[in-house]
Amino acid sequence: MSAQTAAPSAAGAAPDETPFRYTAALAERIELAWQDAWAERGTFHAANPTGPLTDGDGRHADPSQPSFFVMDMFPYPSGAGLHVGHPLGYIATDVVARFRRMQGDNVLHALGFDAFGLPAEQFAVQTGAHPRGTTEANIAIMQRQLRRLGLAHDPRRSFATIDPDYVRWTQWIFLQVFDSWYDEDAVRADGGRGRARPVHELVAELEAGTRPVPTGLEGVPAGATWAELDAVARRRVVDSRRLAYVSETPVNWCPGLGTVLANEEVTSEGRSERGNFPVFQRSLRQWNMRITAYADRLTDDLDRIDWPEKVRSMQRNWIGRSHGARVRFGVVGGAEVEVFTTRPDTLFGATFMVVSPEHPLLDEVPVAWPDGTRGAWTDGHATPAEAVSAYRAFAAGRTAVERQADAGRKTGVFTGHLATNPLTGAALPVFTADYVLMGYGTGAIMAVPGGDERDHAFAEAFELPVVHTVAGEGGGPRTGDGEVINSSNEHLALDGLRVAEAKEAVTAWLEREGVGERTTTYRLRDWLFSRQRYWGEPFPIVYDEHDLPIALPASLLPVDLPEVPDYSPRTFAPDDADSSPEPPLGRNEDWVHVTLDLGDGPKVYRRDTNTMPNWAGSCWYHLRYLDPRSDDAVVDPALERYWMGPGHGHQAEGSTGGVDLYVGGVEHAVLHLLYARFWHKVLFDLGHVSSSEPYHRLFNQGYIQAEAFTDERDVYVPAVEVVEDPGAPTGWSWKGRPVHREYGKMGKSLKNAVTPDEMYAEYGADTLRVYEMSMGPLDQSRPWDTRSVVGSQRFLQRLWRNVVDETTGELLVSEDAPSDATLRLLHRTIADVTEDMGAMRVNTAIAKLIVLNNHLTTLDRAPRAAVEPLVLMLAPVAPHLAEELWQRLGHDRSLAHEPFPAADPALLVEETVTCVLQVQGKVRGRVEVPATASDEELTALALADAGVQRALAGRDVRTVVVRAPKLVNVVPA
RNA sequence: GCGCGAGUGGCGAAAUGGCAGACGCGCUGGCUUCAGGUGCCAGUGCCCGCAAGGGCGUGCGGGUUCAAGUCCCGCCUCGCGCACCA
Repeated sequence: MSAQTAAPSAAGAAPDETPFRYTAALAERIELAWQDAWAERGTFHAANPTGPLTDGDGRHADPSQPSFFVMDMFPYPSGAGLHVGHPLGYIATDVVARFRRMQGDNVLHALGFDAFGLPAEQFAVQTGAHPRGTTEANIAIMQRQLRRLGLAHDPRRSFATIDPDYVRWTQWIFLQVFDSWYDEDAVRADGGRGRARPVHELVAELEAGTRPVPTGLEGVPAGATWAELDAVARRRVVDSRRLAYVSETPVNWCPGLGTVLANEEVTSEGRSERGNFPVFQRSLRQWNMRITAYADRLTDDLDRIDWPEKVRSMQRNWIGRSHGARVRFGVVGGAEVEVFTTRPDTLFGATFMVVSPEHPLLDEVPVAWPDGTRGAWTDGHATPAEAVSAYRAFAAGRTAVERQADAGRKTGVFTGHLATNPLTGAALPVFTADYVLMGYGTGAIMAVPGGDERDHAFAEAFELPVVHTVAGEGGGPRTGDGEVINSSNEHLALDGLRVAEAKEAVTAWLEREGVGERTTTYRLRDWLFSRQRYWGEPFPIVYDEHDLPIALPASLLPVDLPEVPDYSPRTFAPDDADSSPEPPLGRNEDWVHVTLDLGDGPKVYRRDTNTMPNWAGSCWYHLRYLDPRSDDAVVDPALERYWMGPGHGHQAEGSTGGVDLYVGGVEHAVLHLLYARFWHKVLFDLGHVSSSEPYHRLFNQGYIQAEAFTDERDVYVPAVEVVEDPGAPTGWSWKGRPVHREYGKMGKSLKNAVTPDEMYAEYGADTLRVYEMSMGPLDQSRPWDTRSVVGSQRFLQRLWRNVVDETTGELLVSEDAPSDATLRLLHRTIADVTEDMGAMRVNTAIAKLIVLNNHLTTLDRAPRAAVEPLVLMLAPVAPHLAEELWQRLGHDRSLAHEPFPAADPALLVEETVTCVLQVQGKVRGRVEVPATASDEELTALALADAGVQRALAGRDVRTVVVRAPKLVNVVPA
């Protein structure tokens, strides 16, 4: 390309004896020229099978070519600038994409931007500019920085989640969720049971009377039929079943951020994941998504996708499915307590009960302590009411951190209630204690101190009896397997059964007696979906005079963000628990109140002033890459089937389908990756996509880590200026002062950030790519070491020198046939590199390319027949250099679509091999032998070897193990 | 406490149960050079030895095997995640 003209002339440059030396300056000319060429030619335009998107030559996808969809977790355009750690994953996916393209796949790889959300809003607040302007500027900067890396993306498929065209479909999907309900019994396309169905089908069933009207809803009379309900009551019935619904429920309110948050965004310490502000439980009217309806499928399908076990177990853990039984205990005085237990077999061992401090049973307690109340139970209070209200106040004031720090020491108090064990008739005192959580199960437990560690600790503190029901199970962790004891009476005899059998027997008895039933509970809660922020997608919802939500028709999408005088969130003192959210969108009265004709004439409606959480945009972006300009469907079904459908490309028939490779950090394990799976499954249920999972294979890349240094005041000092100093007490010094070394993230504030720009200036983009890919396995974190980068540059320089004369720019390759040794090494390398690349072991693939190149360096002239395959194999990792060499070798087309070299099996078979001679497993000699040598020949050679004889030292030979032709092991008697 | 992962030269790392340390950095020596933050060549796990050669060596302790970094059992250390979830 232009490098051919640019390099030799070097107009105005100082005379240089080696104008064609592969320096950073030459690398830059080559790289920029090829980046322009790829853009002009549309080299990386991925062809769809139909529609406007074709490849660079204007062709549609060839149906006989496998499709391969590779994706990065898309970046957040923060404006802080990149450091060398950021592009690691993008380089990795680029290498895979380029390799697969050369392997004959139709590859889809593009990069969009996740641009709504808190940082952009905060950055905008700081600079005083509108978030749209600052966000778009940041995107432009980031695109420029990433382009300089030579990533082979299809630029036509890029987008940002803030684009009105994109927001429109995000809102459209929200309405699909809103207009759906979950039918547990419906059969799915993939044969399973339970799926989302359109709300109008629910209405039809209610009208027909094939589905009963649910009871217990506000404004819906008990026992009423559909026909008896008025229009508003009917809407309440339907609204109660929607997958996206407004409800007044306890939510996480974060005054410091001025918004409510999802459970997934709150740390175990009860603080906001972003900003680390305290979070309070408050009952507020908010949007929720019924992700709990998908709890089983989200758990079960983890077994059908190719994800790291770590992420799958994190999701399983988060969903927290456990099987067990509900058991109802009568309470003296007429009330009832229902508990959930995973161990119904231990019912005989229940000696007391515990309800959480928020449990409704505590709203009324007996007026006096019953007979048998022990001193230790009352905490010195004269009445149950006093004791309970004191404990409730104590528990409400305890933070999550305090509770956890205290987990071993149980607090609580007797409530005065006595419950009756339905199986034994025993009277059980009911306690309240904050180790029982209202948010899990029923908020009440039957305590079995003989089998449960926590119950045991409580029983000890409160002098309660302990009964063991499983042989060998004490107060320690329960094994769940053992022989049941102490568990028989006139109703049920469990003694001698295994735990699993006893569980079954008790559950059956409970169901027979009508005092309990088998059930499954989940830790997962519905997804709190509204935020009180400006920079997010507005809800496509208005409210009428009944204050019930109404979906806007698709023709009114997108609902754009209104201009407001101040878009910063209304925040409060972080500990002001009594404050209430104030959505910034409410500041524009003209926007909030809108006159619309939604079919019954023009009326004034009130808009929803919340915005969606920034996870919304990343829940479906994989689909937008397929069909980036689609106006009439979220994605063309034919395109979705082609790129993501079950059995497409290299995926097995009967797979879930989904993106072929999704690369990103592990930090999204239970946020984005769970939400995206949920949305995708809703779209699957409604027939919009054929894949039942969005991401078939997930790969977590490691992080690039770096050393940081602090001085004696714990202030970070510039890491590049720190020197190793044996004289310093810490071994390191900065400007003569000792500094302390720590190891972790790279970042501006740690003064240890190395930027891609610095690497381009010093070495070039290809060198940076090669270095990052050689550092180690992709899924491992590794320390950045600027000093080592030069090794990758030397490799590329040596290759360049093997092809191009540094002084004259002439082509140096020999047209003669390569020697047998060169040919064999070449084909061995092709075979190994192909395998390594296929398994994403780029580091070892590069090592083998270096070996081949080092071999070519030893020859007078490298033969073209070896150089060309080497250049092609290097292309995925160092694409600019490879393109330049490929062109200089006389090719006029880009090598991006050239077939990856194929190894000749005949040349992989060695004629002679080195046979290792061992005595008792220790190497004592080696000998060159024909690859066809027989066991007998090898045995004879081994026994004749001087080293073997010396090691045997006259001992008899017991046996000889031969693994022809590579190894002989002589075993002495 | 539970779950997942990892421990190999001075450093980053390689090794279908079969030559431990490929490749790279760094370091040592030599050649090239007016000069090198250049290039090329050689060496580089530890110990004994002039050498030939030998001994030791993959976190620790056992075991299986002709043969173990790799498989099995029991520990230790570190990282990450979850954590009173009934």
